[in-house]
Amino acid sequence: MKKKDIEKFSTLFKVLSDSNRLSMIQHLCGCREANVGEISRCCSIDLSVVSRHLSKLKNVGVLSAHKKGKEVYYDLNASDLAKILRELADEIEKTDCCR
Amino acid sequence: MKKKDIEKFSTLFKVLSDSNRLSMIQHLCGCREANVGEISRCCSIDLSVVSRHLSKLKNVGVLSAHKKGKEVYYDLNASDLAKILRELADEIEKTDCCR
DNA sequence: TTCATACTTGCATTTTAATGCAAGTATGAC
DNA sequence: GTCATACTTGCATTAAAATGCAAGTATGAA
Repeated sequence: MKKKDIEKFSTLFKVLSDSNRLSMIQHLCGCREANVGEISRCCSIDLSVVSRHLSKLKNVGVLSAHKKGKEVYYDLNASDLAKILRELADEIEKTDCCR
Repeated sequence: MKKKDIEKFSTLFKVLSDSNRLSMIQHLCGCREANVGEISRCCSIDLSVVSRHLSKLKNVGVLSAHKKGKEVYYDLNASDLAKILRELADEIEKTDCCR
């Protein structure tokens, strides 16, 4: 693992380390997609806070977004996220075997 | 995923989100085990800082520790960590399929 | 028991992130 | 065009975490 990867994982984990953001991810697991207002109501978090959290999740590639009229819908990039987690798991165990 | 799991993952990811801690984990990937002083020198981080970081990593189960005389050796619980990451990956994809 | 080494902990400081209100922008309805 | 809705962004506040020095504890050696 290179220095650049450490920063990458640090950034990803930082984004995944907030329980409000994890709640939103969980909510998005259960539905195809959701807009900002829905998530705000559903998770009982201020709209502006939700907006910023979603934006962070999008920036690291955990979510995707698209506009429908006035609304912005977010959906989970589940397979991408799962892939990254599995690759990291492999790497940790691979290096472990070298002992 | 339950509320309790969200807290669990939030805690784990918080611990994994610091780049100094990731550097230490990486160092421990490459060697069987290392003591506090070795890691401090190797990663160029103040000894007291290393001590606290290692303690946090131990508290969430990422590392184990044992004393050898005056020294405290830490080693990576690689398979445990890999397992947690894979389980989360499965869960994310499983729920994704339900759409 | 005295000393040196290895580590931990207390504390103050600094850094980083989350929060929520208010003001701003974007879009569609009329 | 005006208006209402949906979201974003600026800003100040609050909260949480990282840092490093200094003082403390633990252990083995002499």
